[in-house]
Amino acid sequence: MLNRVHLNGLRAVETVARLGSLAGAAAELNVSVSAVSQQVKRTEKQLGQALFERTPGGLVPTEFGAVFTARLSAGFRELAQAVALANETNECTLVVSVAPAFASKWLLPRLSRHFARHPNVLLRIDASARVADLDRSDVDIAIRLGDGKWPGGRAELLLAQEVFPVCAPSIAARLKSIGDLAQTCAITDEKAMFSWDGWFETAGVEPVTFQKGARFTDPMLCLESAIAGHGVMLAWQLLTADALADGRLVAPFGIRAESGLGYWLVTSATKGESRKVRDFKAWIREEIEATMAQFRALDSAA
Amino acid sequence: MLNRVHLNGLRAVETVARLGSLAGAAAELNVSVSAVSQQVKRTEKQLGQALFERTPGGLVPTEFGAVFTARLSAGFRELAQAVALANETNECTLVVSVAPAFASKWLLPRLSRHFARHPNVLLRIDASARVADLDRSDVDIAIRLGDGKWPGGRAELLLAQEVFPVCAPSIAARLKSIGDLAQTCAITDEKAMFSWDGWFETAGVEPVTFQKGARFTDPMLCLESAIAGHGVMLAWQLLTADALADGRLVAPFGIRAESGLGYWLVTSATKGESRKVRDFKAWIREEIEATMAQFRALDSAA
DNA sequence: CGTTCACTTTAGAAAAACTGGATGGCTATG
DNA sequence: CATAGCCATCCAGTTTTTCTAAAGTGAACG
Repeated sequence: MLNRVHLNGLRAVETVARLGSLAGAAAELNVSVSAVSQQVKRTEKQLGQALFERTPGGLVPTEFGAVFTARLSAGFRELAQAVALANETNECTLVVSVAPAFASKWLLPRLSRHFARHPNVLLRIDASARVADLDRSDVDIAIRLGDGKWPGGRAELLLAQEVFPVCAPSIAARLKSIGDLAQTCAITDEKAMFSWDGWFETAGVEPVTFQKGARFTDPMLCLESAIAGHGVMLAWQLLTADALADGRLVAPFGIRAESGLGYWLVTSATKGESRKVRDFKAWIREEIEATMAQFRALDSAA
Repeated sequence: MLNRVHLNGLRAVETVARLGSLAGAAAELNVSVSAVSQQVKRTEKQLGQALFERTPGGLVPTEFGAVFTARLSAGFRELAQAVALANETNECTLVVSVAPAFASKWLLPRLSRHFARHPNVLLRIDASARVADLDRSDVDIAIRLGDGKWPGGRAELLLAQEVFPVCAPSIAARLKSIGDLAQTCAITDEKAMFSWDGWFETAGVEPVTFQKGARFTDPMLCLESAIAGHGVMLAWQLLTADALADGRLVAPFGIRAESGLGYWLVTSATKGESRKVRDFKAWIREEIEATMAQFRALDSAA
């Protein structure tokens, strides 16, 4: 049905009918009068119906044309609303792709502050495990753990990741020296991108062999297991910030090892950087700074 | 708003969303898959929003895409309805352009028979005085008085026009010979395309000088004046058929003169001839034939 | 009578849309 | 585990549409 007709022609007809003249329509459509004239004529031909009567004063809809263009106007209004909705949504909602563990343990507790500062920006957190393709999804910004190399993305380092053991205070009490780790269980994330070896090296001791411990496929589960006192976990700053701050976890030995990885903010290289994205970046840097200050305070207290 | 976006792209998006795959949309739109893919992509770029998620199984609308395409569908449905309305109207209504006098005195009384035969065709009679441009208005067919030469139109002779005097029976009673016309008033149509001279010539008599009589700019008014008994009018068959049949008028002398003009059916040379037009033509020829048979009956009765 | 206004016509230029073939990811199947 | 089949994308070249500029028409106006 609709395939037989040129949409641009319909738009021209609608605009002419609404504004009552070719000149007006041409101005609204940003084309020449001639172009509109041709579009209207072609559409009339396709419909096999004259839509306008050519009077000296300009184009006047025929009886049928009036009914027809009223319908058209309704249709185009609907389309315009859809597009307007898109632009609005576009400006007002920010989609952040982030790993579930990071979302849950660090980002979510702080989100209310972002909302307080930018009340008109609706955040949508896409915490699906799968890494989103920034160019092809509606994700505006991703927070990822890695080495900063993402093809087709603009990456900015948020925070270099330092790893260190954490455990429940009850376990920490038994750890006088690094060697005591051999008496504890290791809580292992099977998907982790780093290992204990790096930490032992930084600490300057031979690797210790742990007791058998639980293995998980998700850092969030590891963390909860550690809080429950099941063993020692090799963790990093942002994930453990809140648990360390309120004492559910402690970091024995105070030795932190560079992992070579870090948290990065990644945005599409092709999409322009919008206001909402800049605002979010600024906000998250402040939050990270606050978290790190808290860390340093704990350090000096120790 | 809507000007910034390509309508064809929106249509592609809507179709893909509705059918769930590029291939389906391509089939419906009669273009290649590749074309649809490009349209969708371009639209997403223009909106600054991803509308679909690319999964191995095909395109799935994103959260926003679902809302957006629902809106689009509504809009396009409206447009499609408008176009459908056009096609329907196109098939079902026939616009006839005709002079007011002819419409009133001959065509209208017979229209109910056209409706009885073609119940699904709605006739619209455009009886504006101005002669419609068949190519540029929604007029399907015109009935015109003339010599058959209309540039840019296909003309078919309906009936050659013969002119003859008519008057009220009361006046006719006083007219024993053509010379008696000198005692009557002539009712004159100022816009008439013929004169009494031609009739006198056919009758083989010297032109008669009438009494002063009324002059009108409309044959319909002349006719009514004649019926009212104000004088003698030079009239022609179709206009007077009904008044002669029921005796409101009579045609004294029985002499009819060729006027060189006639009633013609004119259709656009560029528009194709549709069913409804053919039907109307057939019907009107039958009606003319019936009217002329009635005429002949009157003649032989006299 | 010449001017203005509103639209049309035309031809050529510019832009958009389309095609077809190559490509690449994923799934089901032998 | 290769292989075929599906789905979509990319690319380059071509076709089609759309646009512009400029000249033209024709009614109305002063």
